[in-house]
Amino acid sequence: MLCRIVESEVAHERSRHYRMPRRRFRDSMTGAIDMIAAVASDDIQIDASDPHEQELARMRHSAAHVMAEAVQEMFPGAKFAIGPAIENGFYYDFDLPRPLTPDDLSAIEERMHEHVAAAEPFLRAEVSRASALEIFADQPYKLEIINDLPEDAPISTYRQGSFLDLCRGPHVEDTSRIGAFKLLNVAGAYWRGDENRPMLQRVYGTSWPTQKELEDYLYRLEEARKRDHRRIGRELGLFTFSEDVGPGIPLFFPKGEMVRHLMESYVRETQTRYGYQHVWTGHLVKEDLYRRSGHLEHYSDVMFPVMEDEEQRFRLKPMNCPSHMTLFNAQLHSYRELPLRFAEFATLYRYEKSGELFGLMRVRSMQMNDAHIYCTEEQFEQEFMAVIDLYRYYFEVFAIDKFVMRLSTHHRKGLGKKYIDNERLWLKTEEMVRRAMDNGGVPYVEAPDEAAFYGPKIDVQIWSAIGREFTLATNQVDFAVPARFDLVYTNREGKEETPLCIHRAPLSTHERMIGFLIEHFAGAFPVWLAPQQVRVIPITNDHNGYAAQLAQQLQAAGVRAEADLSSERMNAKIRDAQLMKTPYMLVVGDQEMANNTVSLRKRNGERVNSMDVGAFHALIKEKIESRALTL
RNA sequence: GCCGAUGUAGCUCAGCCGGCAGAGCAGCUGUUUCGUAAACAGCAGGUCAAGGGUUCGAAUCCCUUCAUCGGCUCCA
Repeated sequence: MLCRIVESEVAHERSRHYRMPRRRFRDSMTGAIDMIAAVASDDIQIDASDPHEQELARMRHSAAHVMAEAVQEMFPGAKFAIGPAIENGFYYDFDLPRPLTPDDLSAIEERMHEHVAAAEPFLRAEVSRASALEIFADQPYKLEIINDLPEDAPISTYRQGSFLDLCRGPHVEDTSRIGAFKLLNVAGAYWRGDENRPMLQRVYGTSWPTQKELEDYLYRLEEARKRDHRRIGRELGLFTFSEDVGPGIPLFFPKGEMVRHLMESYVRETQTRYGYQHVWTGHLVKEDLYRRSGHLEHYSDVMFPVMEDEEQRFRLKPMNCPSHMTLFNAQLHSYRELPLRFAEFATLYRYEKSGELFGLMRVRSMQMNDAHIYCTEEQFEQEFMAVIDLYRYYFEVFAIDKFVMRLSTHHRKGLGKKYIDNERLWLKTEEMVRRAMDNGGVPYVEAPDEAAFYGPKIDVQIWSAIGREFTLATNQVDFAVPARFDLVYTNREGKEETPLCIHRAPLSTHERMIGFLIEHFAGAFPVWLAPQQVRVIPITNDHNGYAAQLAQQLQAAGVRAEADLSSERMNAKIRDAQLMKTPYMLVVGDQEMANNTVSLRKRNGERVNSMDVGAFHALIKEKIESRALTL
């Protein structure tokens, strides 16, 4: 839920949630809007220009009011914050005398149904600022919103039944029009998203025009949960966590490690082709290096605490940049060598807050698909776009089509605090990135005040099965840190110049990438990535020898194959291979043995009977080499 | 980190108004030898997250800690 375009009170508020303002979509980007619409299938954003979406949002926002009405009846002292429509539903934030329980939710829902049955009309009224302040005198959050409104802004209220709310609207005509809804859960949420302000109770609900659509949505939710990488990771024996080892530190079983390894080899091969050189810079770094880079100042809250011996203070490496800068500096460089591209599958450790950990997607020990590109200003655009091209190449291989590219820029107010204090360079670099993206015809949205401390960045945002948003790829321009490290190269005139640095991680961390791929493929990896590619299934014990021989031949050809020689029945073996999402099952019995064939059963249910063994070898070899997405 | 919820066998869960720790699946053993998603039988498996408290007696009630889950905040 990146964006809440349809908001009620919050629309006045310009909250920090408002990250993807539609008006910022680059008009010059033909197709940008279409691209966004195409990816906006679920949990991405509300399209404010779509009348159907607007109608849904109006209904959902009205449902939020009805919920507030019910809550007010049950908790007379309740304080109300905001209650916007969101993707698939709505929420309302309350300040209540006690925490809500699941029982409360059903009670609230019941009352909501009563109000719906009563068909209470939504009545709008415009009020003066003075009377608004009076009406909401005992509602501190509403008062804050009113006080933050621009002087000349019209102030309106909506009333339905006994509930009166500060609200810009619009609403449906009466409460009977809010359709089918269900309250989903209650969660804590900071007032105005600020962790220094009070924590409110947020009740989430979903709402749809018809009961059928509601049920469909709940079904989709349930299906999405089945794709959750934490669940599939356990079911397929890919990875686990242990309280004994520690939170946020995933342990990979052989199968999970196989996927990691395959991905890593593929990436190493690809980026070597793209002109990267691989380096290695270890696990620990003296703290002083991070002081010099500026990371200590901007980043220390995600670093593990200091490790100290008598003389030195060390930190577990949370990022690579300073190490790569040091590596660059250890040799003299000529302009002829640039661009120089240092890549590393870096082992990093970040002390993520406990509540932020999330399966493989957010961990404390990780391996980043990292690289730093040192180049001249003239080379920048081409290098930057080469990175974007690399993203797109990877995304095609993995069939990743649901993502949004986001340009994060600085904000003036953060200069010298959140950001390096040099506005001229900020504006210049941001313009360079915009130009590169525009010239390359790459659609993107802008996110003000989301940049890295050393420069603007392009992030590729993706969504987990349960709808959480994550950054997959990142491509960051750094105009600050090279100078701090006195990085130089000798230019054509024999003078020293500071290179630009592009930080890039097109496939995130191996952990997040694997977590994402598990969900993306629902555990059914393409053949080249599948930890086990073939399961040979003998029909009876008499066929064990033939099955073992087939498996061995495949292994010799570099295929990850295994014969299931257990005493289970054939049907059980098929079921087992099927549940493990093994791409190919080779069922063999008397017929196959006699003719040196196999009966191929694909994971998707397709069957090819009496297939020549050589033909199967050719098939799987082709699928692996082409990294095919089909079976 | 914050708000709320939840921790019982490898997994999914029952038991929880205090009174002998249970089921299904998985595992092991045996029987079965079967043509495309679960053969049958037996056996084994738990300091009920950890620590403290209340009680004659605690998986069950209370407190603390840890972990996980749903959000918020933050992020690759």
